[in-house]
Amino acid sequence: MKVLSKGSVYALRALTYVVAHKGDIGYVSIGELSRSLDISFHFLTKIFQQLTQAGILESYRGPNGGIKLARPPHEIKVIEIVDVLEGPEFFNTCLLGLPGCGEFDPCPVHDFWAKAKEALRREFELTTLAELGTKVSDERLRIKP
Amino acid sequence: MKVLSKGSVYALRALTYVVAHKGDIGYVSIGELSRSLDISFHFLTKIFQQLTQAGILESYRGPNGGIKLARPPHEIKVIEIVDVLEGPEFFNTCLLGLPGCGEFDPCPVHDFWAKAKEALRREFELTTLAELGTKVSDERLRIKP
DNA sequence: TTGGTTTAAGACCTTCAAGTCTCAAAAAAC
DNA sequence: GTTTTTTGAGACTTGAAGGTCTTAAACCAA
Ligand code: FES
Ligand code: FES
Repeated sequence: MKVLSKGSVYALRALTYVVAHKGDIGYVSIGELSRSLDISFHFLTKIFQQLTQAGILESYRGPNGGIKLARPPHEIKVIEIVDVLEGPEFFNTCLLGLPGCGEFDPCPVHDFWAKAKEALRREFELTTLAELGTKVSDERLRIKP
Repeated sequence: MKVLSKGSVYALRALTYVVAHKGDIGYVSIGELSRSLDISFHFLTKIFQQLTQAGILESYRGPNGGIKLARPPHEIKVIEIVDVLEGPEFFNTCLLGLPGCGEFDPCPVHDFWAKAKEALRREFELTTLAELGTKVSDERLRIKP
């Protein structure tokens, strides 16, 4: 059951790590995140490039450079990250793989699946990076393998 | 968002078609199902082989052969098909891709995801092929692209 | 100015689900 | 028997996601 792509997963884990362990000050280098979370450096770089271009992150090159959140963590919703990395069709998938997913021409499992997707969308809409960070730093929930 | 593999999806669509359009009598050839639902014949054959070996289907070779349900449609739950085709780890995935998913060492989104997965499992547990078939034959819900 | 450190960009490789193809085996019709 | 129709089994190919590598560009410091 692969709901999120590796890109979204790595982005969420890495940014949660930043919020939990680095606070909101200065740039964090991708190399450190890669090492700390055991994620491929180059792959993480590509993911962050997308988020930077989307205005969610800011980057800075050179010594002591890296990435940082463009806005405070409590203003950045999980769904923003997912939207960028999964694309606009993410919440428009039919559970039976049929093209489109809507009321107009539903499949036999649409009633259930529409509600399940809406619950997921709502969760992503309501959860911010600040909350994820707090859970990791306060409750010590895990974020790495 | 790919929740079910193509294998599960094709199996559910094909067996729902059988229940809705063929009733519970005799064998239905894979060739007809492949043509009617626009699914690769050879791929569908491989999927049905797994379900036959698992005892969910029965097959018969030669003219007028094909596959049929091993039990009446109202006794075959969706989860049985998913279990065979997705394997035992299907409901044990962490939303953040961490190994295992359990209360003992949860990630920051575990609380939500555990409930969401349980809702999906429950739906698959409660839904039978008979119900899917009825929805397609009575309410004319779609089952092909 | 030179060299080290870092992200940016894109080419390239790998892996695995998905899909295709080929031949064998079973059954019926002739 | 022989041929036709069907599933069984497995090798092979494809495509896309995931991952690696290389070079460029920005930035700092000695
Ligand atoms: S149409 Fe299939 S889930 Fe909505
Ligand atoms: S541990 Fe991550 S969802 Fe359960």
